[in-house]
This record gives sequence, structure tokens and C-alpha cells, in this order.
Amino acid sequence: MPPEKRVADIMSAARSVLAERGVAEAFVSEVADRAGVVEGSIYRFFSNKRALVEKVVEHWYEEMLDEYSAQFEGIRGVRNQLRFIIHHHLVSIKKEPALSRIVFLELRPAENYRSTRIFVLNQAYTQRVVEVVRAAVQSGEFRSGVSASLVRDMIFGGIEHRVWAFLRNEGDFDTAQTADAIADFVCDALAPSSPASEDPVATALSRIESVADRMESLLAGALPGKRART
Amino acid sequence: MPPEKRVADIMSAARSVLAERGVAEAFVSEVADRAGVVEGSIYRFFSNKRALVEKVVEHWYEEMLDEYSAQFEGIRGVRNQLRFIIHHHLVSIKKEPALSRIVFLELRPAENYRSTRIFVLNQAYTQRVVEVVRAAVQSGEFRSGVSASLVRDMIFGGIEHRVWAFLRNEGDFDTAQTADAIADFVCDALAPSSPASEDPVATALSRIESVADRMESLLAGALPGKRART
Amino acid sequence: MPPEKRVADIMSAARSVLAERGVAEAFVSEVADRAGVVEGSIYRFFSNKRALVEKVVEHWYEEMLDEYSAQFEGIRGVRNQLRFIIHHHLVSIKKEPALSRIVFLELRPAENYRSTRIFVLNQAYTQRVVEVVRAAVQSGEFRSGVSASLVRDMIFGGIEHRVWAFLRNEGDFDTAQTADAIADFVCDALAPSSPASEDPVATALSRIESVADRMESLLAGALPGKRART
Amino acid sequence: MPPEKRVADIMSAARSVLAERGVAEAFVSEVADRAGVVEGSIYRFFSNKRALVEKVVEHWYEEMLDEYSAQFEGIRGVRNQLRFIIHHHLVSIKKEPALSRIVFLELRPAENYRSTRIFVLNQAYTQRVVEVVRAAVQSGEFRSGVSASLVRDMIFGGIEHRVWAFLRNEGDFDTAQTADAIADFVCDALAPSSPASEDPVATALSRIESVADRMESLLAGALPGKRART
DNA sequence: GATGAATGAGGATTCATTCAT
DNA sequence: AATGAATGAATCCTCATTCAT
Repeated sequence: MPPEKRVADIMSAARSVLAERGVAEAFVSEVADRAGVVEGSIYRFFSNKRALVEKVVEHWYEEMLDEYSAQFEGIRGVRNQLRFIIHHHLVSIKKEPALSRIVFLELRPAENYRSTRIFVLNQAYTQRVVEVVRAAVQSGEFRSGVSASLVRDMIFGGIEHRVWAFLRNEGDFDTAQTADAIADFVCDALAPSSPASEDPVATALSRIESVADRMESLLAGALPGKRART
Repeated sequence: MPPEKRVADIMSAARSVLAERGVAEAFVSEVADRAGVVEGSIYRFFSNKRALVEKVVEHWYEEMLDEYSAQFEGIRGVRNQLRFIIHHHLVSIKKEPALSRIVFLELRPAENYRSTRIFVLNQAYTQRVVEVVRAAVQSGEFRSGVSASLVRDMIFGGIEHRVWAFLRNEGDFDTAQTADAIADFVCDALAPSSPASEDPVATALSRIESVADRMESLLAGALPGKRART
Repeated sequence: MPPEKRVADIMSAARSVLAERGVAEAFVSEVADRAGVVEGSIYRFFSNKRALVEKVVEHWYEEMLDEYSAQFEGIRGVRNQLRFIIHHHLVSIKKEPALSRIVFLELRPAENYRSTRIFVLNQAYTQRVVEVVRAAVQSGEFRSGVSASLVRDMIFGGIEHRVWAFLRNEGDFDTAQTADAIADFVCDALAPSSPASEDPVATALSRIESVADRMESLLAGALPGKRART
Repeated sequence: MPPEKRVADIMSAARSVLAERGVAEAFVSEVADRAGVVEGSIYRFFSNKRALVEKVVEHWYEEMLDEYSAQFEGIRGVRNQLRFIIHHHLVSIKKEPALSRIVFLELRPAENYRSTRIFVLNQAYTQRVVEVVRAAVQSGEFRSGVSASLVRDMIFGGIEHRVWAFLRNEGDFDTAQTADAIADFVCDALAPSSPASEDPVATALSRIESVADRMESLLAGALPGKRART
């Protein structure tokens, strides 16, 4: 039996156990049973349990990235592209909530995350947002002055918050509708400056408001407190 | 020794251990040592370790909410309010990264999260964004058609993604600058799309009036001549 | 149940298991069974298995040192003292071959041996040879110019080689005869090379007096007529 | 490739691994790697890991014995011969501390040691002491009445104790000086009875002292203890 | 003769929680 | 109300050895 097949069997078994039970309850012994090997064999191919988990997630990412890239090629238009990325991410989470939880709760928070292949793959995954945004800024479709990486964080962070209830088995979400809403939100945020935001009155107002805030905190600091008012 | 004092000692000890070591490495025995009680006593006041952790976090939230609410009262203007909320959240994370991690990784992902007091407190915490947005939509400062809860998720999710490197001990972030960027992003996304949908002059006037009110009351409180006016 | 009793039970159980099976085959679970405690309790008192083994050996050493010191006080004459030390060591090995093997094979070869309490106790144990030799050199019974620590190593090393067959369960040895042979060997090696360097008659007389003293006091204690003499 | 070459490669690889890591950490897989063979091949030539270790040590012994015998032929004089043997042993330990540890801690303590080729080789190695001593007794250079095997044990045991600190990586020893001291010690012990040791007075004293000791222990055992004295 | 993948038993250790005193 | 000793379940990992190809 070719080693690739063994590795594939083990990873497939591990993926199913992980999806059913989560990292802590995914015992190596059960993975071995399902893969039809003995525990020791798993350690031939994976240095320890965590390495196995990481490989399973990497594999999942690679699968995703392949179809993601292939499909992405066919999308035209900045909004469509962003919506596609967002939608794809939502669909991935919906299809593999357990693996998504592992990424969010076990892999990404680890101190060594940045030296991980998962990190690289994730970068590749999220980087498209940055590319799309930069290109749109170039073309004038988006206004300049906004950090593309902030846009990326808003998108992926927003998605995550949106799906936590689902990841806790508490609710559901509509991928299409959520993707639309987030894409719209982002496109609106990045749309070339509308008249409204150039409106000199609004600008002046913002300034006067912020002056008021500053005065307020200044006075709050300077005065002996509420007692002075009595 | 009054039980309140005991509970306070235990929670304070637990908070320091949790902040230093994280949940898994925060042994009940060390909490007991630092609190000057025996392990068994902790179980008199907290049904188990998780309950203790939850209480500690709740307490932290309550602290935060108090000052948060108090300070928030003084902020005028939608953008300023949003910026304040965002900034406050960033500062909280920066001040208590370990407790923040506990919320993100241990409490929020739990299946019973929604039946938790933390959930309620967190709602109270994040709900202000919803309120601000709804009010702004009402007043015409923000356009309608955008789900306020989506805005909330984008903001808090975006913040979280922005600070993960810091929470992994890998980097830092600038609270002021990040708060500005996110607040701008959101305000731009929600700015009325076309020429203001309502009468811009009326809106502007009402905002100016409100600023004038604030400044007036501020000055009235600050200056000695207040009583003379009454 | 007082903790001392617990510790004593565990150490006693460990000693019997160690004596029967050796370190590698002495499972913590069996020690716990024999001591009538659960495995976890052992780790309340001993940080790990090795620490338990060390404590058992330390305890054995302390036992030995007590009787050893007490008995040694009564021995007069350099040769008799050396013979006593040698004989005592041989008897200890014969009575506890398994513990002796543990010292020779597990404890003494460890890199941290010198920072071990066993090392200190062993020093105390073997140091008497050094003291006796030095005193004998002073009194002229042994010639000078021989390192006392070399004598110590020759004695204890010689004993060990002599008993290895026994420790391998292959043979036996006669403690009295071996002690005589080694003591003679050492005394011969250290005997003043030429006619006694001091007045032999005076030396002999003083030794005879001392023997007479001892016998007298012995008889005084042993016989019923003691009081009559006073 | 001739099998002898294979065996030689494996043994050479094993020796280097053993010297670097010790028996427990010398993995068969690493030996195979260094020898340029697969693990299975090792078991074609050696029935198991222990057999391989034994062969490596045997080989080392044979090397030593060759040069040892050749050089020994040229040494004249009993003291010189003993000193040579001692010195050679010290040098061997210094050159191969790891292999020496293996002999002392793994091979010699084994139950089957006496049926081992190592045992035979070691006998050959140490037997020379016996031969030298016997010859010297014959020639009158050494006095009779001393067991040659005891002399052998004193020498090799003494050496071992002398070098344990070195074998624990804690110190060093001077081969020449140590060899001199031990050789002197032994030659003095075996020198034809000096006047001092034939001195009838001293002999008589020793006997009377030992009689006193025996009486003392006899009385100690017979009497009900200290209470009898009161 | 060589390969090298598969085998699989086996035990130390941890720490939250309990409950008799 | 406080104590704090006792509990005990539960899993990862190693590596010498085998044997089908």
C-alpha cells in the first residue's frame, strides 16, 4: 500500500473525527481505528497529534484554495469579486464548521502561528481582498486613503462575528444574503467620495463636534469634578 | 470575615492568575494560595472553575461598562460616538489581553454562551453601536437599508482581526489610529449615498444647535459666574 | 491519617516493590496498590517516580547510618575500625541487593548525583574511612604519603567488584572473610614501612591499657556485682 | 558488498552512536542511517539491539587486548607490570567513557553476564593482574597468603570508583598519577612482611582487640540493653 | 539478500473536585 | 464555615522487532 494512500486514509479519518468531536476529544486511537492502522503508524507520518491536526486543516485549505482560485478567475467587477470572496468564505464555514472552529480557536491563537503553513495559506486566501481593493483604488472605482489590510480585517472579522452563533450550534445564516450585505457595506465604504461626505457643512460640523469633545475632556480634567457644579 | 470580602479576594486572585497564565494554566490551587484561602473554600462560592472564570470576566465587563457608559454620555455626534466605542474596545483589549483571549477563545465559543451573563453584558456593550446606528439612520445622518447588527459585527469582528497579532504577543497596534480608521470606514459605508436624503440645511442646523447646547452647559459648569445667570 | 504515616506507607510499599522488581519494573500503580492509596496520592508527596526512588534509598541510608554510627563508636583500633566499616558495607549489600543495585546503576551514574542528598549521605558513609586513615597516619600507625581518598576508593571499589557476582544472582560471598581480607590488604598497604617509627613498646602498652579499660567497663556493665564496687 | 564489510559498517556506525548518546538513546534507526543500510538489515547480522551493543563492546575489548598484550610483553618488573595494567585501564576509560559506562551499567550487571563473550574478554583483561601477582608470590617479591583475585578486585574496583566523577562529566583524573598511587598502594600491601607487621606485640594486640570487640558484641546481644545497667 | 512499513504494548502524570472532619 | 487530603480517570507517544514483498 503506497504511503500516500496511508497518509490520505489517516488524514481522512482524522478529519472525520475532528469534525465530529473537536480537537480535544479526537483521540489518536480513534483516528487509527477509523483509518485501519495502529496508533504507531500515525506517528510514522505525523510527528504528533497537533501536526496531524495542522495537516488536516492545511489540506482543507488547499482544496478550498484550488476551487477558489479557479472560480475567481471568472468573476468580473470589483463588487462581484468581493462578494464572491465573502460568499466563498461563508460557504466554507457552513460546510466545515468544526474545522473552522479549529482554525479560529486552536491554530490561529497559537504563538507560533506565523511560522505555520496554515498562516501562509490563510494569507493567500485573504490576500485576494487586498489585491482587489488595491486594483480598484488604482482604477478609481474605490477611493484612495483606505488601508486595504483594514478592509481585509473588517471583512473576515465581520464574517466571523456574523457566524459565531452558527458555530455554537445556535442558529443559521444565509450565505447569499450575508455576502450581499457585507459586500455592499464595504463597497459603500470605499465608494469614491460622495457629495455628502464632501459637503462643507458636514465637514465643518464634524470639526466643531470634535472640538466640543476636546473641550469637554479638557474641562473634565481641569475641574475638581462634579462638586464644583454644586 | 464577611463572605463578600472572601469572594472579592478570590476573584482578585483569580484575575491575576488568569491574566498571567491563561485558563488552562491557572490552577485552582494557585488561586487559593494567592487569595489566602484553601481550595475547598473556592467551591463554597463558585460551583466550579469555569464559574469562577466567568465571574471574573463578568466583573471585568461590569467595571468597563460603568466607565464606558459614564463617558459615553458625554460624546456627541455619530462619528465621535462610534469612534469612542471602537477606541474603548481597543483600549480594553490592550489593557487586558489575557482576559480578552479568554472571552474570545473560551467563553464565547461555548455552547451555552447565550445563557450566560457574559453574553448579556457583551450585548449591552456592543448594543450601543446598534443604537447609535439606528439613531443616525433616524436622523438621516446614516442611510437606511443597512442592518445595524451587521455594522456591529463588522466593527467588533474587524477590531478582533486587527488585534490578533497583538494577542499572540507578536505585535502592537495603535489604538487611536486604528479607531479612526475603523470609524471612518464605517461612517463612509453608511453615509447617505446621494445628496442627503433629507434637507441638509435642517439637519445641519439641528446638529449645530446640539453642539451649542453642549458647549453652553459645559461652560456653565466650568465657570464661576454660573449662579449669577440663574 | 497523619501525612507521615502516608509517606511511610508509600515508601515502605515502594521499597518492597523496588526490592522485588528493580526501578524499571516498579510501576507506580503497584506501589500505590500496596500502599493502599491511589496513584495520584503518591504525587502529592513525591514529585515524580525518581524522587520516590531517591527518597526510599535515602531512608535506607539514614537507617544504616544510624546504627553504623552507634556501633562504630564502640570499635577500637584502626584495623578493627576499617574491618567494621568494610563488614558493615558488605552486610548492607547482602541484606539489600536490589537497593544496592539501584544506587550503583541508577543513582550514582546520574549527572546530577553530586547535587543529590544520596551523595551527601554516601559521603558521610564513606568519609569514616578517610577519618580513620588520617587519624592512623597522625598516630603513626599508618605511614604518611598515601591519599586517604584513594584508600576509600580502593575499599569501596574493591567491595563492589567483589560482590558483583552476588548482585547478579550468581554467587555468594562471605562477609566476615571478605572483610578480613580487604582490611588486611589495606592495613598491609598502609603499615609503616620500616620498624615502627615511634617507640613500639610505648605504643603497645597504651593500646593494651585501652583494651583493658574497655573490657573492664564492659564487665562492670554486664555483671550483677557492679553496684557493689561503687 | 561482502557481508564482512556490512557488519563492519554497522558496528562502526553503532559505536559512534553509542559513544554519542548511550544505549538508551542509540536508536537502531540512526545506526542504520549512519551505516547506510536499512533497519531490517541490521537484524540479518545481529539478533537484536543488545547483541549489537555487545558486539561493539567486544570489538573494542579485542582492539584493546591486542595492543595491551603486545605492549605488556615489553614490561619488566612486577610493579611496572601492575602499573602498566592500571594505567592502560585508566587510559581506556578516558578514551571511551561512553563505552566504559555501557560495560559498567548495562553489560556487567546483566544476569547472563557470565555466559557472555564480554565476560571472557574481561577475564582475559583482568586476569593478567592475577598472573602477575601469582608469579610475584612465587618469586618471593610478594608475600603469600593474599588472594590474587582480591587484588584484582581491589585494583579494578578502585579504578572505577576513582573515575566515576569523570564518567558523570563532572571532573577529570590524571592517568599517570592515579596509576602510580594505585600501583604503590598494591605493592605496599603485598610487600613481603615487613618487620612491623611481624612484630609479635602488634599481632597480639590486634588479636586482643578483636577479642574485646567480639566480647562486646556478645554482651550487647545477650543483655537486655541499657536498662540492665541501671 | 535487502527492504522498510507496520506493529502495538504499556505507564507516568495531571489537577479539578469532593467530603469527612 | 473552613479545611485540605484524597481521589482517579484518561491519553499520548516510543521504538525495537518482524515479515511480506
